Amino acid sequence: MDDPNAVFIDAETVVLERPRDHKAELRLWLRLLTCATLVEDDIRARLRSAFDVTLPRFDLMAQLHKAPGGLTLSQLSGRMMVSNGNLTALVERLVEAGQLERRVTANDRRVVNVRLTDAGERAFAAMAREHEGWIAELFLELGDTETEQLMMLLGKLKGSVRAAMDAGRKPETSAMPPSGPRSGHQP
Amino acid sequence: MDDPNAVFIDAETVVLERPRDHKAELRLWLRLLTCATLVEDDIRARLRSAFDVTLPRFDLMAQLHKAPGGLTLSQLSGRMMVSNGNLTALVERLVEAGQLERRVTANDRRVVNVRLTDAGERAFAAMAREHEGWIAELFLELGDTETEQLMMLLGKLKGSVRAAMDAGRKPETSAMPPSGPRSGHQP
DNA sequence: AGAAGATATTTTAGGCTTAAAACATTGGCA
DNA sequence: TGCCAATGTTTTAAGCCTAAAATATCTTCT
Repeated sequence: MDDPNAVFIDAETVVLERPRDHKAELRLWLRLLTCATLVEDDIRARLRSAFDVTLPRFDLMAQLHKAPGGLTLSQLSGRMMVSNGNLTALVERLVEAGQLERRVTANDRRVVNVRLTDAGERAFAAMAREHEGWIAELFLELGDTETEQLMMLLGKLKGSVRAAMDAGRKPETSAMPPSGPRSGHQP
Repeated sequence: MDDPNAVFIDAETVVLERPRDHKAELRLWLRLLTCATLVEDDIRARLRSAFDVTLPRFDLMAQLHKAPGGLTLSQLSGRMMVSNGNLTALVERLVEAGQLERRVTANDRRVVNVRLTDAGERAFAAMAREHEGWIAELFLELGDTETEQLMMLLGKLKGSVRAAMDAGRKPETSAMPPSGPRSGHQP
């Protein structure tokens, strides 16, 4: 396992060494994507017609609701899994609507902290109650045991995906100088 | 089951009658969404860097690849689960790039049929081969049994979501005249 | 044949999204 | 102290996406 002479084999290599078709994984991925899209589109439509709010705005408010002290834009983009630049306009619109408050941190004038206003907190509470019911409706035919199993299996899948992504990012892990003197520098 | 005196109870009512918290379903939904987003973002980045193609374009080409005779725009929007208007521009860009061919049907001059050109077919084949490997990498830690279980459970979830959406659309199912003379007509 | 409704697509207006470049601020270190 | 890399956010350019209205064509019914 820690044999220093071991050849590094990344996920891709493992997959390539078993050149059978991977149709099963592909079908599973497509089904997973279908489920996610069906639920997402339904929730999006309901949020729009019931509260005249978009899904990204609801998502942003949900993240802030869970973080009483507010969050920085970077923290938000990490949790929402969207790009950094995306948030600027999204936050701006919610600030205009009076749902969000934005303030520059005292210590570090680069970071912007965002939190829900009281009005935003109230609006979110009303939406969240309905939202929870909608999800329950959509998942109704799943029994408790099945819900647990899915939770477990998706947890495993999440781990697998994360592992593959980490492996793909830098196959040169250990056995190298901390960072190495960079030959040049990019402008 | 078919008692004509039965009161119609929709999914929402069932959920409301069990006012316990539905946190389990909510957590499951968030995990499902996280998995889908992780995979989707990774695939999107790989398609971009390896083939300089966007995910929606790949998706569109995949649908056409599976349909040798080509598809109409409505069929495409149904299978891709995107809005109808979305396709106009997407198709246009791929036609410009020489990957797609667009022709008006002879019988019905409203419908536009779209198919891959030979170049499009070749380009897709190359991308699909890589794509299948990427998915296999991401799903690597899932065993065959787990893959099957997930497939089955997600199938059940899909059925549940579809049922809830159908119920929500028209709670007035049977016991009504076929369509009824509409009182007025919307302009 | 002609009107009314249904179906297929496009247009429009607004919003979301990303990647990459630009800008601003901070902290380390010679 | 002053340079420089790292960090946090915004800007930019291009593309994706939706809902709703508009357009075009077909079908049906009288």
